[in-house]
Amino acid sequence: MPEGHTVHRTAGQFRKSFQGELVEVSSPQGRFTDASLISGSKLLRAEAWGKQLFLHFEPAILRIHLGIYGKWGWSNFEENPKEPVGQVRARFIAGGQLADLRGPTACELVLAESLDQITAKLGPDPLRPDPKGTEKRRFIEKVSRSRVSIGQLLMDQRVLAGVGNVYRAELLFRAGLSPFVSGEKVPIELTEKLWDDAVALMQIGVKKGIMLTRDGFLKGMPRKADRYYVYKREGQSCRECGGEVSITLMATRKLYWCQRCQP
DNA sequence: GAATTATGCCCAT
DNA sequence: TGGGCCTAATTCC
Repeated sequence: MPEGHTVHRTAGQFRKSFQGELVEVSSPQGRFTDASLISGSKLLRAEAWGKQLFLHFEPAILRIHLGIYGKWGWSNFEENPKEPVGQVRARFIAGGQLADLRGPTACELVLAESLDQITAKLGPDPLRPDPKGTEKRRFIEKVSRSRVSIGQLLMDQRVLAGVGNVYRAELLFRAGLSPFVSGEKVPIELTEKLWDDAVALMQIGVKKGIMLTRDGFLKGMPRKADRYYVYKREGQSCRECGGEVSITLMATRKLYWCQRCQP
């Protein structure tokens, strides 16, 4: 299951393989009943916003959210596409390129006017182009006006779109910030640092296709066990101070942090 | 091979 | 707060 960087990569894949093409859209599983409304139409553009993917077909926009189970499968074919394996919600085909979508939380058509309503509810996305340079400010304002803990705010898609449980834990560790500080009490320089670091880390994620948050591991493809400072490392020793990495539940999600490095 | 777990989010209560 | 979604990788035995 992806955080925002994966969705941006998928948008890029769609642009590369399908943009400007007439795309055949079907639902082998049958649950995406509106497939016929866009099948054979042109893909005008593909964009990601946080964890959502928007595929702009001529008749309507397809909104896709993978949720926790959703997966993409990509392949090429010469003559005939392979038979769908398992439950394929939606299948996209053009020019010998095939994309299968399985298990998404959302795969539905929306009209252009309702797209605005959807994106208006989303916070700034560190991976989206920001021509006016307003997005960092938007993030800082949302954080500084909230009494909710920064650990929860970083997971709130209305505050910051695209960050999930892994980047949340790693961003807080890298900022040396306790997850339990309320938004309004986080020093502004630290909030600014959180945003800048999210931009940097998620861009690495898009480039490499993995989440990698440790400095000094940018070359090659580090093993999973080496990629994070605290995520999924509860009980192990902190890479910086040697103390024990802690785990707790915060709003139903597992939160990992180092009590000594993030006082 | 079986059981557990997950990078998310919605809804009913 | 708890259940549900519905897939696949990882971990346990």
